[in-house]
Amino acid sequence: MARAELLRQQSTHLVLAELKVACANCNVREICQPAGLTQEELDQLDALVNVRRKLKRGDTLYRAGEPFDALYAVRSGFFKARVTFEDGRDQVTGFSMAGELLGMDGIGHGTHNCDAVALEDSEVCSIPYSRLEELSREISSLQRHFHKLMSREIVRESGVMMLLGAMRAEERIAAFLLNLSQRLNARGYSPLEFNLRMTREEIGSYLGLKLETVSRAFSKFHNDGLIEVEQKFVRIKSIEGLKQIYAHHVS
Amino acid sequence: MARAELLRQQSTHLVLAELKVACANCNVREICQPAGLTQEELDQLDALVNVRRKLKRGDTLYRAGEPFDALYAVRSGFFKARVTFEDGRDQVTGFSMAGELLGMDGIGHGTHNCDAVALEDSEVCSIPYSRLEELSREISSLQRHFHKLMSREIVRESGVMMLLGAMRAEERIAAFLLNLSQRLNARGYSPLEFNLRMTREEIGSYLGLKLETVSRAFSKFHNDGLIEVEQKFVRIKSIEGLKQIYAHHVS
DNA sequence: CTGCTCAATTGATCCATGTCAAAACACAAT
DNA sequence: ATTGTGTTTTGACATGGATCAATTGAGCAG
Repeated sequence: MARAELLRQQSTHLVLAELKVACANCNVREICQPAGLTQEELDQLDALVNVRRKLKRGDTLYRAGEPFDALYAVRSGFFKARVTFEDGRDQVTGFSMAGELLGMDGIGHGTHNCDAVALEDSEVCSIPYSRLEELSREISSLQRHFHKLMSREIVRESGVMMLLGAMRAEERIAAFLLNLSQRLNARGYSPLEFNLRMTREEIGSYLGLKLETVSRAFSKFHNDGLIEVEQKFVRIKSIEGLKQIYAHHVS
Repeated sequence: MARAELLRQQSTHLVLAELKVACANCNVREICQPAGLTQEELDQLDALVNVRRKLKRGDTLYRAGEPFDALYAVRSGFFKARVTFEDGRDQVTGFSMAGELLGMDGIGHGTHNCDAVALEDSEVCSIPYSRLEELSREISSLQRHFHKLMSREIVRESGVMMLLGAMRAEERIAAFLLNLSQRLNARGYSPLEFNLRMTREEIGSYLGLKLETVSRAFSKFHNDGLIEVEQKFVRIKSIEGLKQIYAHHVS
């Protein structure tokens, strides 16, 4: 093994050790910290979330068909979930940012249903599912919290069905930008200026559109003064304007 | 109160009493009977699933915005789930038949996210959510089973996203028929002959298509000898033919 | 800096599905 | 049977977004 490689690994170990902080101090509170836990319960939770894993851009966290045994809390970075069809067609079914939970699709049949791919260098905490089950039998607020997260995923997906089934291209893209903005805001980032982590093609796949259509919509919103776009950078200049894109629909 | 009305109510009570059978004997096993329960656990389950409710065609089991407090197991009949938009547009997000579970969308935010409407006279068992939570802390196979059902709903929805985002009209409709056929089969009904409970418009809404497009696809499949359709009646003549509709896609 | 590759933009054209309209049909109430 | 209402089918036409193609730009390796 090359000396540089060895050094890199050692330094990685060092970094991992530093990052092995308690869940109680984790900035990704929403997942692993349902309100109202005792100190003892917090310690149990800490023991549950045992492994932290780093991924480079392009790495897959898991693939469709692989056995399921853990959920993943995104600590930093950005992921896409992708379902592939028999004939090779695929579709992006969601994007996950820091503070969100990944992998709940695997519980139902014991194998993952989609690929989770890092869109930038990322870090996750893995949460062994069998231990989550045990612990949530003991800590009812954890149980309740976990059920809520599953249910919200169901609701999120029916929102996407609405996008895909009932909205036109520009409405979908306006809704996409607003959703991204709102989630970034909830995580403490600027809701008005951000860098897209995904390509136009990935946005298109998620929204059931071709990349050219996504690009054209961005250009149109830009010309209409609703946003500024330059490559991956987006600045939203009029939240209201974007909302009107799909509010102003006449049926 | 009119005499006829009184009589009707009394007779309803009678029917309810008759139907108050134990979960152990219920034909809707998949929901309320995770494998391997002891007699005591079965009795507990029995007490959990307390209220049976009858709905006439067109009745809503619950509406978006109403407080959530129970899940519903469909004992007989057929439902659609529908999400309505601010501007009045709506979309069917799913169909549920006997043996399936309804209402998991409500857990996340404590209010229902969609309307559940009976498409024919139906009967459901209501399962108070707070008691389901309690009981699933005690009976781990119930807990596991419930988690699976939630997860499968997530997987189902990402399948629909695939339909809506990546498949063409005829592919969507072929997939829809095959899915219906497979679910009917799992419930012990004929997978090759059945009556649709929903209109072309409802199918279209679910699949992101207009009713005319649905009708044309049915006619085309009929002419191609894949199915027979006459109004609501469908006979599938070639499962393989339907599968090839979306397998034969060249990308 | 140069060349390479991949992402994004923009224009021109095409086509799958939507839209509009009319007729046939089914079912329920009277 | 008659009438009314909602569903389905079918045809003619319109259009939003896909497709095809060319160009520009960004990021990266050498």
